[in-house]
Amino acid sequence: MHFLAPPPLGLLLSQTAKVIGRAMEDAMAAEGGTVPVWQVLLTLKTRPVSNQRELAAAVGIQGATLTHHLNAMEDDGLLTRRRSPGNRRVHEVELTERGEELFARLRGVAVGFDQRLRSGFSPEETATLAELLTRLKSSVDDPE
Amino acid sequence: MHFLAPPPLGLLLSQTAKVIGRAMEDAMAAEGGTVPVWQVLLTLKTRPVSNQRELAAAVGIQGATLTHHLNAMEDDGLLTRRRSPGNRRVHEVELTERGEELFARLRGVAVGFDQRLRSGFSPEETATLAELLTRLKSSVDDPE
DNA sequence: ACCATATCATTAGATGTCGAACGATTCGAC
DNA sequence: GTCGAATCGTTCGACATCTAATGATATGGT
Repeated sequence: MHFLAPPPLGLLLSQTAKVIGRAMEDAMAAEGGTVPVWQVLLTLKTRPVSNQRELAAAVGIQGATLTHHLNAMEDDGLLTRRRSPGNRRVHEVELTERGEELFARLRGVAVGFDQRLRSGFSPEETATLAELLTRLKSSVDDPE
Repeated sequence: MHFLAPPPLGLLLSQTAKVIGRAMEDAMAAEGGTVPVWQVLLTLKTRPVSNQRELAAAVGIQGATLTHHLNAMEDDGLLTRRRSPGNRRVHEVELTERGEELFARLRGVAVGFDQRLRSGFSPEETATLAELLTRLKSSVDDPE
């Protein structure tokens, strides 16, 4: 009786992502952050998003999930939301001083973590890995 | 001002895993299953686990999470739990006929999905990807 | 034999995620 | 201009996951 002879690629991928994601969470938590909060902060600082829908898309989560995090971040004093005068449907999101400070700290965490991930590999290997992952994602993501 | 110049490896990994995991969920749902249910079924059929703790470890989830799924699966008539006569702390888990049937169907889904993932790559490429992912996981997972 | 400790599983409460339904506002066709 | 459709964000209910606390049973040291 013959099941799945080779370890399925999807399983290996999800297990690896789980382990790495977990380590990333731990690293972020040590500086008082979380992964989704870091992703929101990074996107706000590095991309011109004009509303929450674009912000959610850039982070890679749904609008409902973003609302959830923005509520918590606003409660924590990391950002403010106010309705745009030009279009009263959209909420303009802006970082507070506290938000800026947390961003700076978490950026250090993210940089260090990325170096840690790359440390066991040659530049060629990381490039190969990035290329294969990108192709894998595209092959499932894009309608082709 | 210089942030994270290259796309961070962890981000690419998590995004790829999210897309592939999502597609896997859709494929499983089309046959009336879910990813965690499939993982539980596969482990029960292919590994000798003598209690739920081992089952959870083999699947890669915590005991509490496993209890959650086993409750649902038992309610759905996919398996039965009964206390071991030898050690009344442990629950012996056994698939029902319905559980066996679902396993057979989901196995087809898993095989097809794995082929789909591999279809855009040469055997050498999939081997390289598997090797790099394994090394990446080990570098973070193992105490070294 | 007894009691402290370890083991196995469940329960309780939290987080992050999603889809669907819902208000509020804007846009566009007529 | 008005009213139906689209857009923006929130709310609601669901699911998978985790940690910590709890209950039930077994083990071991004295």
